[in-house]
Amino acid sequence: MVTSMKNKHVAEILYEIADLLDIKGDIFFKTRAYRIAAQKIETLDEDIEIIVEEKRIKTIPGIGEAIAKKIKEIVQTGKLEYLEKLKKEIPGELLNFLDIPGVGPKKISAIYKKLNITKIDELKKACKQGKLRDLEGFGELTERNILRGIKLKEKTSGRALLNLAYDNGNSYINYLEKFDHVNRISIAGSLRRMKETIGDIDILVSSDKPEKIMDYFTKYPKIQRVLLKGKTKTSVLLKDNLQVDLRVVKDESYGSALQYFTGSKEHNVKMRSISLKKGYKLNEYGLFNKKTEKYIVGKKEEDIYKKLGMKFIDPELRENRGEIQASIKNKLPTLVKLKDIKGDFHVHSNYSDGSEKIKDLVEYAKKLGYLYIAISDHSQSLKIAQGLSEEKVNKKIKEIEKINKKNPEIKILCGTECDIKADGTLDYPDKILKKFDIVGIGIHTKFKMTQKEATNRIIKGFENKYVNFLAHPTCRLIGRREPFELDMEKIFDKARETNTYMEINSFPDRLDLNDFYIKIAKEKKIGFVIGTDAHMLDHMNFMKYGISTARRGWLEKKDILNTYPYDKLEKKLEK
DNA sequence: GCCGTTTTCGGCCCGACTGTTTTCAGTCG
Repeated sequence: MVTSMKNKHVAEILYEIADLLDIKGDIFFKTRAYRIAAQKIETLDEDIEIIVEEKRIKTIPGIGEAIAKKIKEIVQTGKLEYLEKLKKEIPGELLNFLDIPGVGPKKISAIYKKLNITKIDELKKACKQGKLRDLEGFGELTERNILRGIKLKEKTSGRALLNLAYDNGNSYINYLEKFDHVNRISIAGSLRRMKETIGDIDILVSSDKPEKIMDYFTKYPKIQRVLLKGKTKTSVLLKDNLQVDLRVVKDESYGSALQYFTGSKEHNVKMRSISLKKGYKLNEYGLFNKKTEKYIVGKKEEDIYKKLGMKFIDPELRENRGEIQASIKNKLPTLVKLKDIKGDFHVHSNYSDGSEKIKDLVEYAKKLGYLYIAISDHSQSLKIAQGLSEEKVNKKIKEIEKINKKNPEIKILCGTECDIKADGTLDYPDKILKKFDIVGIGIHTKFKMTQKEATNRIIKGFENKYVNFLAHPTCRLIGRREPFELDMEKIFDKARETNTYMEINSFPDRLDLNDFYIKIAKEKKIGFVIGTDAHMLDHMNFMKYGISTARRGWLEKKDILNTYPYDKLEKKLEK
């Protein structure tokens, strides 16, 4: 049994309670207890409903009498009386204010209790009218900062897609590396962990001249504004509205600082408590003896994990989703790397809505060192993307034959991204499907369906013997379209039964399957393909985001079809 | 609110920066 959507639902309610209690002004440790419990449920390997049924909730560390009772109520009724009551005291709308930078629970509480404001528009108006400055702890600057924060939030909705953050982060690193006083330098934070969206970019530098680094850092030409500047920490806002935080430490602390600032927060909390149990104290400056405060290690990240009796944990795994236990038991996966990839199965040509000729795609694939590439265009009914008629499919196959003859060093496959129609039938009949070397299927129309309908629609596709993989399985577009509500367990079971692979679509606004479901699917022994969904040459470089998503889902080389040499691949595609 | 062969009560991870203060609370990561 794997985690269901129910676990997520329970976790969301517990997080909501924590936020509301924060605003209410309850003690920190109580709200933290709710967050810990929520995180436990969220990352559980087991279905919460089963645990409740078998009366085992309280065996989960961090969940005691009170929270156990609440979880039981949520599982059994889908609701929670306590939450409803809490919301009568503290309006749920106030939670939206937490996203405004510089605004936390205490400020929200004052804004609500003293001014009775619950809506963003009201808050904006009050700032403009200078009504906040009279509250204790508020000033004119606070009003201006809140207004600026709201504006930023409206513009960016908070988080940037991974590729935007990745490109910006790396050009900043290139700029900083040129400076004399930079000793060691790295990306840290969620960007180093390659999360699907990034709140802000963290950069870590070791240097003996922190002030000089900060001056140089704030002279970067792409900066819009300096947000704060200190000796160890400086933050700036880039012209495209991304925030970048720089930390400067001494070289002896570089490893511990990198560990600390890479996070995640949950991973670090666990790491620090393990340190305490072993008689150490861990912070960004190093690992110290708890009693004598003597510095032990901190120069390299690896040394810290080693000293704590752990194997080094790749940044992508540091989410407190079991990696710490696995590390202690020496059971961490050897994560797949970009260089393991031998080809791309999801590339569009100008036969459909791609902008490149097949021969140019092939040249680029050769440059990337690929052994094969599948040109997978849309199918006939997807007129909006110039889906291929049977006639055009035949023409494409002939052209690929020709190009294959000229390029013995790479194998070009004729693929398709065949549409799954609303009733679950495929957009090509078998007599056309069998002509393709590889068949991906995907949904591109009629997104509004019930969970059952959508699940059956996909499962029906798996039963076709020519189908190899499911493209962008949940069809989400990050920040723009919610994922399909699917019974993922059923989908994975059927995929396993029919030897159908799950695609990890590398396009930055898709990253679909996501890391969460990848890990679950892997436990169900599902195979994967990583595709870029490229529509132009440069998109083929999105492979790194597919890889990082796979790594976050604990995948190894052997889990991914397009890491195999061509001869093995051919065999694995047979159903 | 949770937890305990150092405790059933008194702890719970911790440091930097800002803005509002005049010694510190709030926020952030």
